[in-house]
Amino acid sequence: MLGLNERKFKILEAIINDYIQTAEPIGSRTIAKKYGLGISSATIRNEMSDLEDLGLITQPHTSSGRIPSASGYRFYVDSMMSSRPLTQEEAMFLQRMIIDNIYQIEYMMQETAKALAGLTRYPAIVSEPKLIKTKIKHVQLVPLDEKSLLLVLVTDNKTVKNQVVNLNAAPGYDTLTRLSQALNYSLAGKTVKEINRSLIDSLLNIFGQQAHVLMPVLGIIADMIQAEDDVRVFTSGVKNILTFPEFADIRKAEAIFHALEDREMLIAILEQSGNLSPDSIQITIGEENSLALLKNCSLIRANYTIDNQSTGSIALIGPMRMDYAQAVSVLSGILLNIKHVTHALGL
Amino acid sequence: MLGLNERKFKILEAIINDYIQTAEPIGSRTIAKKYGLGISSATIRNEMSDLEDLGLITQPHTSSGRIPSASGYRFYVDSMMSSRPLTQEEAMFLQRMIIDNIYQIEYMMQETAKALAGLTRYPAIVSEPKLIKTKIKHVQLVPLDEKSLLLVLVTDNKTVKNQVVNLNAAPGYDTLTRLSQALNYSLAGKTVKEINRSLIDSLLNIFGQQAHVLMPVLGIIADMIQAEDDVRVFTSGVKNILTFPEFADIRKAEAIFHALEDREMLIAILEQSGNLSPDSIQITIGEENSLALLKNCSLIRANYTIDNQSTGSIALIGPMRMDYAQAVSVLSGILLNIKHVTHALGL
DNA sequence: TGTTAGCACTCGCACGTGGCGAGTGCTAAT
DNA sequence: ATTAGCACTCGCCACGTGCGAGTGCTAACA
Repeated sequence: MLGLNERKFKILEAIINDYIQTAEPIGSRTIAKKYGLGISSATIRNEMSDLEDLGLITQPHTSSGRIPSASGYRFYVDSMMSSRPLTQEEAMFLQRMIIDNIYQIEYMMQETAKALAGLTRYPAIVSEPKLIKTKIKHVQLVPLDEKSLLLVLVTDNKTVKNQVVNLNAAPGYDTLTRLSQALNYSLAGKTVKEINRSLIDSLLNIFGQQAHVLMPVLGIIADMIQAEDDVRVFTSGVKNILTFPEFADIRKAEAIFHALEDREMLIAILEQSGNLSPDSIQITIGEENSLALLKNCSLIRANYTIDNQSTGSIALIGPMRMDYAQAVSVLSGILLNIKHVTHALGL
Repeated sequence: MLGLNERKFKILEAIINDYIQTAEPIGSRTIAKKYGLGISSATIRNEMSDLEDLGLITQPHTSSGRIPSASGYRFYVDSMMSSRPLTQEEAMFLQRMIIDNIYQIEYMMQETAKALAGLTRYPAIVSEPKLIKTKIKHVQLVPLDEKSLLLVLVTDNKTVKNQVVNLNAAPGYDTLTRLSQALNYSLAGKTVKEINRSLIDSLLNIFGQQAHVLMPVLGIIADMIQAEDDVRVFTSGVKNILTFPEFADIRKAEAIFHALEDREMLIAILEQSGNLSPDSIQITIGEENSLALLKNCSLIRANYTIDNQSTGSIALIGPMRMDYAQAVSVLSGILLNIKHVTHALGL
């Protein structure tokens, strides 16, 4: 891999680790003093010159110290980074958080974002699991008043959604109970795609006089499940952006803030550069990002799975000078815990 | 009121309006040129000196222009500000937004925050209506699996909440339907405080073998309704803070950002300085705010009412140099529309 | 041949200086 | 009572200077 000898490797490591922490260019003398490599600053200078030729580090200006280049980070992420296991407390904290919230997806996503941002100090984005292949678990029609009823939909990934259905005349309690029962009998265990003509016909038959209720209800069920729009997206720790010196220029920070308040943009970020197999963590650095907004940021991204079908996304945003090792370990800790907990509970 | 003659009044008005727009101290010559008052800059200087003695304006430094003081803003808000009616489009936009979302409180609050922030360019905070005095409208128990059921609670202000109830053994569909019916018969139209011992006893009687289900369910209902905690709070336009020159210093902006990401803090802001009669709009300026965080900000605050009982809060935060007239008109436009729409729909 | 000390050079940055301009208060004339 | 005129203040910006961190190169050394 680029044929770095051990000394170059160590010097590059020192530069990257130092820069990740301090955000300041680092010079040969500093490396010699701070990281006892047993060689003089002059030697380090020669090595650094080589590393620069390899494109792994650059100088912001002639005669200043070096900083990692985008390829430098890429090399670091691919070949140098050692994963830093979570502390006992961190692991426990994450597990607790997930167990406590696993039955209420919305809160869990919110808390997951909070935990991620809290532990890493980077802004976190988390999306609710998508329901595309999700099965209907239970449908319930609840009376509200003369002209409306409430449709409660439970899906097999424990998400609960409700929506008011307005009608000219809503059936009463008993009728609704009967209709709920019929709907459940026909729909439970099905995905939206499986709601076909013959199913609808048989339901219409059962609904009889109340047939006018059926179509709006089915339409809303389909909407609830299919609507891309319906995926909620949560953020946390957006304020952390202000702590990064690379965003000291308010206008740069503003662009990111704008994006992180815009749902569409958040979805674009989470879905950037296509699909991603579950359990794998993707890191895109600077120009590797397709979104212009992220060209001088890094994005750490993963999908999580709540059951075996529907998945949501998790991402962390930071400057290119991210603490990748820490961010990755926290993120994979979360993924692992989600997996274990959902598995243990048989979801 | 402080005995300002018309000329002083106009000069003060010019200073405040100009400063609200430009955030720059304004001098006598500028006033003379920009606002044709028909008097010379020297005269304006004399008047400004008087206004300064009255404490309505100050100089950031000797020999710079004047800016309004906190008392100046207070005087402006109390005695000078002319309300600026919304444009036709703005009014229509707000009405449309409210009508579209009135049946889904959560979205409506989110959209209200968005609209407020969008129209005013100030960060907006909106809280869900509190349910304290709210009546139970409908309760439904929905089967999930062998060990859990879903409790759906509809209250008389159209809010829907659900929570999973874990049990050792959950009853089946038919039993749950029967229990739902019993619960509704006993609880519909009641507030939480009206759930008393004799009511519980009669319910326990009805539940018979399934008595073990009742207490958890009642407890959760009470929690859902009473929990202060449960009020969701929405923000929008937080990023706008970065556009105010008074927060150019990142550390000042940071404090606000921190608060606006913290639920507890948001609630504290919304509830600052106690109660507020519905329909009235409260403006607190700088030091008038009890929260240290807001000492150099202004807060525009109001409560809205969804039915006649449960109310939520709306607030806008800005620098003391806020465009009070515009902010107030947008906010009162929203309040008015909520009122009209809920009334028209008989909520 | 690889390593290191020494040195001249570069360049960003912090700092002091001085001129400029917007603004003021005061005085004297209208 | 109003205003022109004037001396004065003070923040801001452009400019020059010195400092320090860092570099590359060369020559000496193991």
